Amino acid sequence: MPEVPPLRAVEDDPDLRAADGRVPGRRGRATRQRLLECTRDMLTTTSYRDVKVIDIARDAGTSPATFYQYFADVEAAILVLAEEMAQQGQHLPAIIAQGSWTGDDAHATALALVDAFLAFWDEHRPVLRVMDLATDEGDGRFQKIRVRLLNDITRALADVAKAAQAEGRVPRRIDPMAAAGTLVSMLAHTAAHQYGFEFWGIRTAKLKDAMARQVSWTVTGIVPTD
Amino acid sequence: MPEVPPLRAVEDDPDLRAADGRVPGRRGRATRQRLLECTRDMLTTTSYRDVKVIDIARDAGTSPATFYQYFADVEAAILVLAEEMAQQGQHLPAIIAQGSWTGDDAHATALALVDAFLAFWDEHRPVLRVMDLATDEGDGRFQKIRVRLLNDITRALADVAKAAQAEGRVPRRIDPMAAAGTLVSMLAHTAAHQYGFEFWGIRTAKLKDAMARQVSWTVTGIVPTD
DNA sequence: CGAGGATCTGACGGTGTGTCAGGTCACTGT
DNA sequence: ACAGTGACCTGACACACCGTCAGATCCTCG
Repeated sequence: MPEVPPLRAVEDDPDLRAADGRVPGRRGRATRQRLLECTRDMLTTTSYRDVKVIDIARDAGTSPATFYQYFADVEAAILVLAEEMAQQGQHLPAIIAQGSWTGDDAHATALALVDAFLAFWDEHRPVLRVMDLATDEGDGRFQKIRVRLLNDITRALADVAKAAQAEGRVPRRIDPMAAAGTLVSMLAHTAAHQYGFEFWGIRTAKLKDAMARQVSWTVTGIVPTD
Repeated sequence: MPEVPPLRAVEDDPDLRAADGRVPGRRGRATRQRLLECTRDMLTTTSYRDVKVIDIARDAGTSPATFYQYFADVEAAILVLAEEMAQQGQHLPAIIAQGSWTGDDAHATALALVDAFLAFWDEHRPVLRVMDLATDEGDGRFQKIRVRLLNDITRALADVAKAAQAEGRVPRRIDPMAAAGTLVSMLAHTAAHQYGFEFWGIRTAKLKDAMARQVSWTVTGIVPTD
């Protein structure tokens, strides 16, 4: 597995540079921040394909030239948003690591994870969907962020599975990371397309229950009591 | 659940119209087809955001004006590609409906489904990722296609789960469609980001095994023999 | 207050969009 | 064979966005 450096809040980055190489001051950072927020807003109201620098700049009360002072292009700005988002996602593995996975607790812990997942996706949907697309298109920068975000979650789930494996409840044949990975996929995709399920008339509570059931069974090997 | 009309091959559409309302003849349909193929090719080599009408037209040996003769914009062309793709996806539910889900057969059937899923995604990846993005962005036209594609698969899995439920192997509490939906999510997302797993050093065979295990357990309630 | 760096922007050449009017092509009937 | 007639295509255009630069403006500090 590749080395994954820890995340660091972008605001603290001392290497932050404007287009001309200088280190921005207070005013510059404020403008940059304004542009980032307008980019985020833009993404929630406009399709990714139609997000234009000129619109972001206008919303931020500045000019396109200023935008290019801080970002090479729209993607670069979204990349920063994605980094911030991944930063905030660090609480998800904690739910897994700190929760109890013994007996009936497993389902409750799984449900808490599902809830947190759905909430997180709901909050960051616009950025997440661009991240998914860019990753799929082979953009390494987004892929890196995506890995950092999901890797910790996957590892945490894999650890639970490994423990269950040691106790003989999950068969040796299973690769814990593979099993955890499919679970994370399930969580991510369901969260991303939650609306589609409601469209089919599936209730959110039922959906969460189904998700939690799969999670807890896969990592503990215990068939949930019903 | 909303009414979902059956899919129909686009080439047979008698209502096909050019921009000016006339019904295209042989030559026109050939040009249109050429444009579609160039759009598909373009999508495999260029990020969605950067796919330009002018490039597609040049590749097809024609002019942008001709493109607009047949499609309102790039999205409209991709929409047609998505429809063709969904058409071809109709074999997936058949694997579920015609496979055996009793005893040890379940895992083999699930594995066949997983294989077919991965192959299908691999073939149609560029179109699928645009479909996913557009759906997520609230584009109803792509959402409709996505639902048609995934709905049949979900329903087929739900039918298996319902049967298992009738035999008491899957608890009554579970909503079969919700359970099937999470499985389809898992399959779709894992297929879409298969490359990412390999990046983590997870072998494809292990991944498939983990996926199949989850599928068969969720819909049959039978813990796979290991 | 004025110097000097930090920040911003007007202006511009380049490229893509989407729409005409009018040109070219190929089938038709004689 | 060959004109006539739709079907089909495209050059040209007005508009919009991109990305860059030189120079204007703003702020801070001595």
